[in-house]
Amino acid sequence: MTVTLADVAARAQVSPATVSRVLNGNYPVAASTRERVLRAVDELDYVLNGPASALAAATSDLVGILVNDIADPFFGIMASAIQTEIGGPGGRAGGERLAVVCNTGGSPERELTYLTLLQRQRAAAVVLTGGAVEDEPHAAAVAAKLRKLSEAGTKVVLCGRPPAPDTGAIALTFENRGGGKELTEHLIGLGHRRLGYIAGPEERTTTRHRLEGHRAALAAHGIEEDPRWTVHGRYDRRSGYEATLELLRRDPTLTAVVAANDSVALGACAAMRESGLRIPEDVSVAGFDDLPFSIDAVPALTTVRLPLAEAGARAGRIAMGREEAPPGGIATIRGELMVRGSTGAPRG
Amino acid sequence: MTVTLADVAARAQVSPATVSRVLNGNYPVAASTRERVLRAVDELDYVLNGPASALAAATSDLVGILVNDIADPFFGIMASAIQTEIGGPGGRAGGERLAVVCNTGGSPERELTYLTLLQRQRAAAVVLTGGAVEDEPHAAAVAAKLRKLSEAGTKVVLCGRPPAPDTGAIALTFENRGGGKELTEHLIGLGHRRLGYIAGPEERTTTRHRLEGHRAALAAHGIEEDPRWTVHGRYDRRSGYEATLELLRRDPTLTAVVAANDSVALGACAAMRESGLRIPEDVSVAGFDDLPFSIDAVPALTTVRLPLAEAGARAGRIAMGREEAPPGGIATIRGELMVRGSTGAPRG
DNA sequence: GGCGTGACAGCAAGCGCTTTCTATCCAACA
DNA sequence: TGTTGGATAGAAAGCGCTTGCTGTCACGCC
Repeated sequence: MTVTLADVAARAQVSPATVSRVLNGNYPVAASTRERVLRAVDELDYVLNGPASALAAATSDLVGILVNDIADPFFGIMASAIQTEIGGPGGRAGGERLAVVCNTGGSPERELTYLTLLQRQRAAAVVLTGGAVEDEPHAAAVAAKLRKLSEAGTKVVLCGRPPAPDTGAIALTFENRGGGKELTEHLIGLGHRRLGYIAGPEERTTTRHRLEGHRAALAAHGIEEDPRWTVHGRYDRRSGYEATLELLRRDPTLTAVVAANDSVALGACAAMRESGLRIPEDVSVAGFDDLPFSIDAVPALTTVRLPLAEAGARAGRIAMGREEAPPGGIATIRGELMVRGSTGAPRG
Repeated sequence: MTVTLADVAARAQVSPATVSRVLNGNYPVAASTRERVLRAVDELDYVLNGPASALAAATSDLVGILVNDIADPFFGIMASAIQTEIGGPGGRAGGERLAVVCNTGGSPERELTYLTLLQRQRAAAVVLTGGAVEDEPHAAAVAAKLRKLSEAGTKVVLCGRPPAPDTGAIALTFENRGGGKELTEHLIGLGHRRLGYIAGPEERTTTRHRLEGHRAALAAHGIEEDPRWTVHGRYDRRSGYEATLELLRRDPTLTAVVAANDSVALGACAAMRESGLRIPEDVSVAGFDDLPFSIDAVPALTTVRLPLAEAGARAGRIAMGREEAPPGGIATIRGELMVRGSTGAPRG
């Protein structure tokens, strides 16, 4: 029914071994033989059996990319860049690899299960993007899994995620703390003293680091923070909208709001507008990430640009062994403050 | 080095066959035995070898999802919904499947290569999302590939893509033509007679269908279209921005612009604003898809809502055989006109 | 003329799992 | 007590490929 290597071999009048070697091309095969084999492959419309070949060779060409939310361009941009470098079809790289992205939905259980599934498939490499969950048992479980993967020969790269010590994983980490600090300092520099902060989900590293940066800036300028000025939510627009209304309820005198990311900031802008506040005249709003739509907002969003595509590309190259890992297996990637129309000096 | 089924069997004092049966759970195994095996699995930290099991069982738990652009929420939303239903980890479904999304970047070659890769892996199912390319040789090649996949037992589902006759593929198609017509009729109803159209890439089915709907509406109302009123571009914001400037240059008297999708519409809005035109007072702008950000635009975008998540979920269920295929293997999914602030009556 | 040598090609042993068929055991039944 | 059959467990034959090792052959050199 299905065509196998043996069928091709028979047709080309060679042994299966020869066909395999032609297909893998790492063994001398006479040109005439090769051609005969290739013709047979073509005529029979032969397709290699992946599992069988993975089993025999004890390696596979599968590369996994884990993302928290596939519908969020933050991850989409990274995934796309990684995939290009991995050399999925048409990618820059040579061999054809099946670069697949797995959507964890931010759930640690799913993340773990996907890692197991990839381990099961003997994936050639795994790239984990985005912040990690800080819940101890899970963090430990993930670390253990990563170590196992590394030991089994799977290259593990973290992209935009804090290092995982002793796991053999290479980490490209975003400088969220520094970026957050710089952003808030910009606002302070404009004269703001009453700043709200819409944070992401509590237990995520990204959330914590950005918030820490914000607080560091406040502290550095002797601004005492009112606990009411921080609200936690999800990394989406809806959450930003609701959190802003809450913030406004708690303290209507805020002159600026810093959001956990651009989507949240957009939601914040919407809430402000509906509350009759002009941006930036009445209140300033700032985001984080600088996703493509941020420049389109009205007014355009002040934010911290993260080089997502570059980071992803680098992660992909490292995963493929086409670029050396950074010294110590850790690289820190800085963001860049983009000052635009959504922030200005406070009233008065 | 790596733990195999045999190791587990030895430890549990049973035969490999029994371990396999415990793990697959489709054969009677005494409770006590099962428990012993499970304990051994746990103690040895055993992970099934995917390729080996796929080879022996001649099936795999891999499911492929092809998208044109992973960084575009249009695809992200569908992919996410599909993946949930496929029952990737944590999904609604039972067995653990590796639902993977493959980014074709809109390139037909890549699409083909990914299909081959998936075929090679003996994927359990494949879902193709988004419009197809109309280039004849490629369309034929893709159709042939889909037929092969179907024949090999891979379930093929098209989500938001026109039917592929005689390939065995189930199609859930968006009613792009009807949606486009309705949208333009809304504009005509408001009094517009001079409408620009920013279309997507020439060779895509989605592009053609939406444009046809637009033209059908014009024709139905006796409006003769000026060829200068249509510009082709990509499905992104940048393209919308540039196309709008071009449109304005060609005919500054346009009172409305219909965009191929929401991203394009956003770019159009930006271009309008920079050209000193108010929306909708001076010019109306409409999009398509109703992505989450569309409601956030200022003014909010009039657009056609496509039930992306629902369609994706349904495609996923059909791919898993958990929902019956529509009669004839084809279902048409209608969009819903969402009238919002970006469209209004023309001046005067 | 014998033989080392290079260049290919083939043999055959797995890779780790699934599954059919067979063996075993014990309870129940006649 | 002999027999039948249900419930489990095991033996073993692959699944389709890769690859180390073993030929085989033609050349050219001493």
